[in-house]
Amino acid sequence: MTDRADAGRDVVVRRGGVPEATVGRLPLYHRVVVDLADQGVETVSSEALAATAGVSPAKLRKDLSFLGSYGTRGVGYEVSVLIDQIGAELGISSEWPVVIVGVGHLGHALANYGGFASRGFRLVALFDDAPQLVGTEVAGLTVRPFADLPAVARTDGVLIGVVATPAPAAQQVADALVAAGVNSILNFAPVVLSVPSSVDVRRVDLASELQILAFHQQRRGNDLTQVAR
Amino acid sequence: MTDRADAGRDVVVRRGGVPEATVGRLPLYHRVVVDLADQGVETVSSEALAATAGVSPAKLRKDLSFLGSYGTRGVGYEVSVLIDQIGAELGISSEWPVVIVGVGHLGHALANYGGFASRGFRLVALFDDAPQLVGTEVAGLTVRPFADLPAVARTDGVLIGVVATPAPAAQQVADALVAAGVNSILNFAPVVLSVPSSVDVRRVDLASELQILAFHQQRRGNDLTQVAR
DNA sequence: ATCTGTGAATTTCTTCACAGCA
DNA sequence: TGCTGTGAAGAAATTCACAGAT
Repeated sequence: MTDRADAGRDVVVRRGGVPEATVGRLPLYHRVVVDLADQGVETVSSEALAATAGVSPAKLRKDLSFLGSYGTRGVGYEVSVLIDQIGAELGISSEWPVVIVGVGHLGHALANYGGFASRGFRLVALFDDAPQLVGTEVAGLTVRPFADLPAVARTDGVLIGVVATPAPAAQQVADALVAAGVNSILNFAPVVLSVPSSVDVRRVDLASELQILAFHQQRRGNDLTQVAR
Repeated sequence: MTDRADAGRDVVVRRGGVPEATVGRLPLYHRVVVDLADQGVETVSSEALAATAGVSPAKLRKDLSFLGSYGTRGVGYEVSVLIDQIGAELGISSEWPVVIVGVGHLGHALANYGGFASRGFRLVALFDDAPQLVGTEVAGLTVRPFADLPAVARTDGVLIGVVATPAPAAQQVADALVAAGVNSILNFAPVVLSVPSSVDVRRVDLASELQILAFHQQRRGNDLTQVAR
């Protein structure tokens, strides 16, 4: 551990290097401070903010410290400053164009989700090949055939795509997205997408989430049985 | 580190203690092995299975080792054995009754999600107070008023609930779920639920997922700009 | 006096690398 | 020989605990 010459130059300055675990919590923090601002709160301590977000105060402070020193010792954080700084870190100042592929119930739900604009996203197109859907209007956008993707992606510079199709269609949709220049994919279909390593995929899977809950539920049950020792 | 008498008794036997990170991947593994079985695959190496699931072989082997030794050295894993063992660990043999509250587009999407039964869940009721929804049939179930929750929860022994309501309603729905004996909640509303510590809540937040993607996207862009030291 | 910011300790997770079994 | 199972090493994340700013 104290081996291997700490020759002095590996001080790891963490150039903008926010740890992944922290990145995963920034959207939550952002949401919470925006809510606080809406309630008229101007200043908040790490303890109060942590309680609202459901994390420990130490974790919250450490997370925020990666963005810089925006708190005041003895006082707390100014809510408006946090909104700006976390927002900047998340790129909320930008307006990322996003497309959704698949306009079933889930696609509908996503399209009608209110928070796009306020979080730095602009929904630019909805795609679905079902004849009864193409041409209909959803969330203020006309549903287009999937074949239109390349044109839209080029015109609007789309880098982020949402896959909300049934499982069997997901892989070919992903392939088309990648071919159209999309390199961040949010996948709601219950399959593991195969994409080039340059493409970032996040899976959201209802069944997995339920199964994780069920696992803990089951463990609790077992604990009751096996408490002795 | 070698301080403090290793008096010999803290050998941590890991009594059924599967690490949390592993638990989070078990549903993925389960899905992948079920898919393999559907394709007629009977045996699979950790390398092939890991590639399909999108994780490293070492991680996969370590994860599976927490469940026991179900592979054969020099050969690989028998797919059917993995299905059984991972399924058992996740409690798929049981049939967890689940309720969904909120039958908007998202609730519809969740209710019509095919995989409930095959993953150990049984959807027992859908709740919504919108007059135009109550009494209608969705996914083979009649939508009921939320006031029916306590009765249903008691009758069916519901321990897991899904919140698919708009944000403003989510907290009071959660309160009612907890009061009705539900202690695992999957929350799709973009709010942090306040619940007793005995209740396990998992959040699924579309905007957060998109923001995490956007963060990485932004970082990639910056890297291109700032490559030269 | 209070509350942040952060090194250091601790815990958890991942990866390595190879002994051991088929 | 080939691939699992797993200690040990390494990396990452979390928590501790307190110095330092207001």
